[in-house]
Amino acid sequence: MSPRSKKQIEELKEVKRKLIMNSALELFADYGYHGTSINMIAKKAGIAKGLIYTYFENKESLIKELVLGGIEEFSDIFDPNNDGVLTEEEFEFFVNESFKLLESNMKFWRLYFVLVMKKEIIEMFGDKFKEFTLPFINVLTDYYKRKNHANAEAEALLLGSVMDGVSLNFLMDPKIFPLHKVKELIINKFK
Amino acid sequence: MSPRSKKQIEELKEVKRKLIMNSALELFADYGYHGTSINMIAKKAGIAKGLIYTYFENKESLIKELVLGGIEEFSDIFDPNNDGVLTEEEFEFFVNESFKLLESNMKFWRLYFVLVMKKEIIEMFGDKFKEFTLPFINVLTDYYKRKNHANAEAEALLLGSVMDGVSLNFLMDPKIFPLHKVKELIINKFK
Amino acid sequence: MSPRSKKQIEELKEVKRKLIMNSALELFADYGYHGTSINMIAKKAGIAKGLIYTYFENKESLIKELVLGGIEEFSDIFDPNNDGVLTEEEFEFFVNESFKLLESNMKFWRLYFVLVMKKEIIEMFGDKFKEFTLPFINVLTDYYKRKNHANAEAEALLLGSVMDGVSLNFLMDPKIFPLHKVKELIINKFK
Amino acid sequence: MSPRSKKQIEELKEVKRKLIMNSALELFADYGYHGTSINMIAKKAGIAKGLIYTYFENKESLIKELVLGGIEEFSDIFDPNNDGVLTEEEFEFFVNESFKLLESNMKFWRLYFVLVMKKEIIEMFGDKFKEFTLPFINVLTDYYKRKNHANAEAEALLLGSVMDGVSLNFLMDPKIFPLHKVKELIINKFK
DNA sequence: TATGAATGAGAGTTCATTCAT
DNA sequence: AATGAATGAACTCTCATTCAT
Repeated sequence: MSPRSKKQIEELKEVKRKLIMNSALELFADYGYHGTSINMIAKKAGIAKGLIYTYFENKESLIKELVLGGIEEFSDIFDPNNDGVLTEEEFEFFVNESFKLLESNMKFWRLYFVLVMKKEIIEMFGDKFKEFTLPFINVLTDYYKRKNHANAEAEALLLGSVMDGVSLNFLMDPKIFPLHKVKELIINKFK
Repeated sequence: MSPRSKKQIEELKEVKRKLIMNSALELFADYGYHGTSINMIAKKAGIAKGLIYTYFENKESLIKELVLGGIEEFSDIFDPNNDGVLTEEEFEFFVNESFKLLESNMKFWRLYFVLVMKKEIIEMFGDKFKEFTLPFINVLTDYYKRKNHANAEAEALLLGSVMDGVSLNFLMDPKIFPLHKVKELIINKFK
Repeated sequence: MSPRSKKQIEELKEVKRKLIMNSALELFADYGYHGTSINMIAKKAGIAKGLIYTYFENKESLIKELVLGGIEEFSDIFDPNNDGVLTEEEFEFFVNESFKLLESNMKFWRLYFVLVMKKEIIEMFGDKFKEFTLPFINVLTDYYKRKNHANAEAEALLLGSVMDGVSLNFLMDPKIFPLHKVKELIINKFK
Repeated sequence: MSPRSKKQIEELKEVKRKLIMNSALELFADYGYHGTSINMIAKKAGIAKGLIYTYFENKESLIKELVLGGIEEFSDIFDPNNDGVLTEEEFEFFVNESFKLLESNMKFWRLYFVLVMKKEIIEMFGDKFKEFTLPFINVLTDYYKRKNHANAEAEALLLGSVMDGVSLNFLMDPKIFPLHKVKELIINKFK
């Protein structure tokens, strides 16, 4: 019968929020936004569907928070804007770290790729996605310019695309795709 | 009331089928499977929604036919299995042709990427997609083996991923992505 | 197997619209707007609930059409603005006609009184209701002015209120309320 | 932690009951029974919604108590049954007092009129409403009989209706309706 | 006594599918 | 072959009510 402090209650609420968000992420990633119902999320989280509306205003708010929160989280961990100048060592670190990130939150990245191609989602988040990607591209363009590559921007965009493509193929079948060998090749070819 | 020959009737039917499929493709690519209603497809095609069920058993059949038909169409046009041996000239041709294909049917490829990440679709078509991709990978693995690359399979998979990633980024914003410059870089790096 | 002409189909649709509207009117009058569910209306009309949305955009549209249509209908039948001048004979006609109207469409008037007191409804239709009542009041004010009554406007408003109050009490228990005797008294007192 | 006497506790409980009832009255009058949620009432009263169930069995009990309590309250203040005989002075007092009552608790009367037309409410309270109105009508019928009016009952019912109608119109737009002028007219016409 | 997280039935609405015409 | 009115299951969301704290 120990009465719970306000802080404890807040923590419990935060835990439940995360529970809902994780369930939702998993399902959105697998079945898409429209393919995932509130009922499915509630069942996966083991709660009543009405409760979701205590924590999120509606379904759209839920995916928004999921996507923006995900983007923020990664931007925090991995900010390429530190000084804007990339050395060769840092380049290698950058590639390594990117794939570590990918492996650490495969569900989010699956969601990212599912979403990123849909018109409605691009309309919802288009600018956010660009804000998220652009700094990477800029730092890389700079890197190749300093190495006197003729087409620095195309090279940067190609590397960005490589990261996307590898991620995509890895996420589709993580057990089979030789991520680490491929990573070595990328470093060799693009450093 | 000019009587039509059986052949004419067959052709008319085929035309209407294609009309429905094209409308559906466009909408599925933009809004996803669940985000596209039969009504939307009928309106886009300028027909009554009931008529769709004369040509397709149901919504699922429609997308199935769309995806499998798309895959077949491309396999027909572009079969890398001719003799299984790729020369350097053929390699360049292969890359060029791939991007031509991409540009010639952007809608289909958008759909492809939207679908390819969804669990339900992977369960539906997973093997078909692999059947579709595997020959490319095999021919490329062979190619790199003959060039004595240490990690021929990883190299082939990397190139496959590169094609995917470039396609993805190009399709997201075709006006901005410098597809042809990037293609040159790919040929330089991977030939 | 007689094929139906477009006109026949239009008529059938109009019949179904009216069926839905009548069912809705009855229920809204008895249970109020929020107290009446789409399901209740569908059941009363003997149709599937989905069909209501073929004929009306949503529940709000349904009640709007009902109320505005009702007001229009009565305005058409009974326009006191003919010339704006009321004789004593016309006054009697006016009172008689008003109660005839009331008896001819009791359901609508019950709805009218249920709705007219709700904030949300006043916000929806407030001006429409006033537009509807004002001409009556104006014509009556004029009438009493010509009879040199000291407080013509108050007298007109009082008569308006009398009509409302009698309607209300009559509608609550039509079998018991002596409408016609009361009508005679009104004519005596207010002519 | 000053210990409170039983009496103090009872008083506190009564205060909170009234707080809930007043909040509910206001909302029911504006938005109707179904249009008012327990949450809205709790927020208006500044308490947790669960607490409402400590004081009232459920939502229906709350409105029942509200309506019955309201009726009782007015019956207490204003009992025309004192001796059953109305003089002309008392008649004037009766009309004056009625409108004072109306002005003193406009919210209740709005609720009264919203409710009085609904089938479910009539089924719930029909008899109570009649019990409440009948003595007035009886006393008035008596009054007109003593004045040798031919149709004393109709006259009494008309006056009752007048009071309702005037109340209705006054409550709809209290700032504009000339209640006191109208009252003078009523006294002139019906005394 | 007081809270508000939690529940689940039911609200309004959409939509794949059927079928009479 | 073609139409779109009709159906009802399933969707998102609300809300009266309960209950652990």
